[in-house]
Amino acid sequence: MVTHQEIHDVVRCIPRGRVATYGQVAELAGIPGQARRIGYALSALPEDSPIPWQRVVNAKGEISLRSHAGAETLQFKLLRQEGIVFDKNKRIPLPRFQWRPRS
DNA sequence: ATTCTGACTTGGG
DNA sequence: CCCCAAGCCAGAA
Repeated sequence: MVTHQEIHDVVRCIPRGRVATYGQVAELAGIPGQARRIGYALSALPEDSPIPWQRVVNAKGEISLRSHAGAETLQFKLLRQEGIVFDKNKRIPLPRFQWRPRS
């Protein structure tokens, strides 16, 4: 069984200035195909968590909507501070910023 | 114990 | 490129 804790451990490995998709995190955590659980695990984190939750985005390179209002804006700011660039449609060019482990 | 709920992905059209 | 249906399961109630 893979718990929230283990998912958090994977997210903690995403380097500054790069992003990972939910599906990617799911694979690295050993639960391919269960992307939804990543979001659920992250939603359990406080905004000031040491876990870099802001580096996880959906497969289109967009910031996913969530229940806690305003958090998307915070995520957008945090990523820009790390040097992530968004295109006109508020999407991150994944080929350029997606994290590639052990590369 | 059982039911309901999600920060999603993927393949097919 | 966009849209849809199906799949997935830990945690909270």
